[in-house]
Amino acid sequence: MPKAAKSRSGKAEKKTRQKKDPNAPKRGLSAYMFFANEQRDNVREENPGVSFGQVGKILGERWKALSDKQRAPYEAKAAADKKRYEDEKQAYNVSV
DNA sequence: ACGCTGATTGTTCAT
DNA sequence: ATGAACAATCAGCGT
Repeated sequence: MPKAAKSRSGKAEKKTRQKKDPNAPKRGLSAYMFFANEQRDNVREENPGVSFGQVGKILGERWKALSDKQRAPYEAKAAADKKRYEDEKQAYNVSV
């Protein structure tokens, strides 16, 4: 492990951040995004009727509930996605 | 050299 | 269309 920095570095509130770069090389998704993509239907299946208030939180709990290797596939996608972002970021630097 | 912050990503649900 | 919890991210920048 690199360094345990702080819980969640920055980010105080959250309101549709805006971009500041010219080509804004968005970034890659996050392991949670991939995990949610698969779990969303699964979790909602096991928790029918639960509103975002529950599903949303439950989803987060389950996410970490998975074994490190279980989230591995999601992390793998996150990493692969990051590469995708790497490409746009590259074009962004060349664009400038 | 070093650390930080900000921006972003996608889900669900409601309004 | 958007926001809000939920989590990860991680790249660029400044001092």
